[in-house]
Amino acid sequence: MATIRDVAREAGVSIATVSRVFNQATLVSEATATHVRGIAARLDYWPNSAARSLITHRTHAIGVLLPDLYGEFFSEVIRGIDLAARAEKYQVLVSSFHDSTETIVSAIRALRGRIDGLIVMVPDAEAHTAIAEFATRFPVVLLNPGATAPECGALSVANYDGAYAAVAHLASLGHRRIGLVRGPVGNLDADERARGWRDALRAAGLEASSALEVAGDFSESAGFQAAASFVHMQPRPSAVFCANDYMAIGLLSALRDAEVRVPQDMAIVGFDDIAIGRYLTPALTTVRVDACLLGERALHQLLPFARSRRPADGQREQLPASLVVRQSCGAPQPALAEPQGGRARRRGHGTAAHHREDRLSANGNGAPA
Amino acid sequence: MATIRDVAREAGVSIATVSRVFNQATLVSEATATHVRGIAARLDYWPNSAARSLITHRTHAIGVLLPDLYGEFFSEVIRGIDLAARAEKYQVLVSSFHDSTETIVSAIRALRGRIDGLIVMVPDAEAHTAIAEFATRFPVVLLNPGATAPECGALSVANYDGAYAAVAHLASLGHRRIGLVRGPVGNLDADERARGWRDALRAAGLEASSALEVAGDFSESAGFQAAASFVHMQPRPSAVFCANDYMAIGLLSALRDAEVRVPQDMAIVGFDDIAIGRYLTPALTTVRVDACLLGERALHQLLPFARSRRPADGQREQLPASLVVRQSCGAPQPALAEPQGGRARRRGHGTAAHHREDRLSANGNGAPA
DNA sequence: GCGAACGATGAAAACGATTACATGGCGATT
DNA sequence: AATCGCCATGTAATCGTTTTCATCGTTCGC
Repeated sequence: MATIRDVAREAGVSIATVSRVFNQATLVSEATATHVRGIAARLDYWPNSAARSLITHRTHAIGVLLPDLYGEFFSEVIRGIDLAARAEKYQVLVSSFHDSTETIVSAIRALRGRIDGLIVMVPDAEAHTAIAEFATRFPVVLLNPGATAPECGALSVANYDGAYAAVAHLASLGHRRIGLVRGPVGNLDADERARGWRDALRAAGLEASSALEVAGDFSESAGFQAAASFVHMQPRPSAVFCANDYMAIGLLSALRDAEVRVPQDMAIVGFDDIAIGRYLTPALTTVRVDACLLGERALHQLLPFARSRRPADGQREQLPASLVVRQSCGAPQPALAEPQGGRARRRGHGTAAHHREDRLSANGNGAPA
Repeated sequence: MATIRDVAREAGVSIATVSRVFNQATLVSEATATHVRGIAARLDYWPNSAARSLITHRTHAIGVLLPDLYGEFFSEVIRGIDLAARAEKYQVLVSSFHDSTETIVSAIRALRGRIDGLIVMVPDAEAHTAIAEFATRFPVVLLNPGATAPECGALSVANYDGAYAAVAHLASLGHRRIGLVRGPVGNLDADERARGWRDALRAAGLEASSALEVAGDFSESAGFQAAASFVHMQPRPSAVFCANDYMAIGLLSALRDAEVRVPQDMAIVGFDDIAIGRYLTPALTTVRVDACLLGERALHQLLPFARSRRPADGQREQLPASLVVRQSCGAPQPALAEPQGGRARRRGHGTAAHHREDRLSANGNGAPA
């Protein structure tokens, strides 16, 4: 592997000049710059990033720390981060943690010195404390922050508003008993969505007792198992809000087995708008969250701090969550062959996504694009 | 940030000793070692990885290069890599490329020097050439290799065998005309699956004309659109093999709209066994590929070469693809409430996955676990 | 009791870049 | 014509490690 010295010798200049050609080329005359670039290309020279970051204290990489459980949502977040990072010529180091606060700390320790900034998806309030301390000395952006996080930047999804809108929609369709399949207790997204469900019920003058809540863990099988509870509930709820789409899918499947018709006997609404929701029967009414955009925004919020290597300020931004009405909620629908022009998401970005379904925006503070 | 000098001064030893404590502790007396470790912990010292890799020429990181289109399959592959890497104390640098060979080359260039080895998922044969050259000087493991790749390690999925088994299964159920929804032409997985379809048809003495093939791009909407072709085909095929599950889902959805019953009027089989397949109605018969294991194996194949920094040899390994029979193919089934104990995949590993469905192994060469 | 062998430690030379500072040449200003 | 700057370039210090080689007691064998 050629070093800066080889290039300098071959080009008949000093290593300082070669270095300048690769950094602030303005300091070098056009003639020598092109000459040096030619030699460098011929020698297949590329600056050694270890040496470079040793002296500059910059790595040109950012870390992404996620909970171990993957799935479509996380995958889209990473994709958004990656897309944005590529455009900004930053590398992305992903790392996952498993359960405990302790492994989060060790993951951060292992990342330390290799990255200029960190994007972390905090699962619960406990882990939050460990990160907050770190964030006073290092640029950190939180995905799903809890109530307080003055030291870090923070991106969040309008979980509360989205859930509220979903449940309010069900209430407006005449449902009086609306159940909930929760996410894990302590999980910040799950808690906010549960709160939105509760408040929307109260605002509509309906019962919001915990008897209507069923525990879940965001997995399909949790949704599947929840069906039994609802079917035996007295009186049986006529609608259920699921804290994510995977659980809604499991629930739909179990209800079909139990010969409970959706939406006639029980209306269902999910959360996240994963790609296949529109292809289910009935097509899933859900709350759309642009996970890819979430990742992209997180990177852009982090980058200025990563560049300057100073801790992030308490800046926060919320992404809207909009209700997408399809068939599973039983609302009257314009008769459109919806999936025909379906979101072109698996072909990447670029192609504009046209949505034909009704969309009721339940936006937090209005995120810039 | 404390450096090795700070620790050395504070501990009253030389920097060499501190370094040895963190590397081969055997060279240092037990007493000083624990003393130094104490000081290091107090000062919150951690070796600077840039300085370390500058002199050792090792980064303790591996790169993962994937096509831009994400989805459940890729997400699981990354997860497998990440899990294995974490256990081996390696970091994972992910990077995606968009379309062209050119961006692959630039992505590799940007990664160069930051990683000890590379796992790359090659989309087509053209990109393959660019990588092969690089692989003569650097440890590379290919996911989905083409026919030839003597310079790199290679992991592959038994695409051909899986597709063959799926189609043979349909033929054994009495289907005489079996359609195909292809993946992109030139895509190595797609081509192999198409070849498996064709050969299985011929082996069963059936027609394998291109009139039965419909183009697709692995997206749900491609499957949705393919429905029209099959419905109007004369004579209409009684079964269709889809090159992945997403397309099968789109197809199922469109057939339902067209009031074509599955499996009675048309049997459907997919490929990949994504998590929600079992929750569809009818539950999707598919070919199971353990994407997570694929990632894990790739890392373990790469690691010895990454450690020694010498190019991989032509070692190759194939992961089995096993037919999972559910309802969409119309085969008689043991009456089991299948999803009840469903795969606990979203909760991570650890929990053993129990499958109740019939499983016909269509294994290439039998991969070690 | 003496040289050898050994075990623990230290001194110093890399690794490959960036950048503050020094230098030299040349055009413009006075 | 002398001076002042400025522009392009070179010199050398520096970043924080690892690792080779040297050193210095100890202990052991005889």
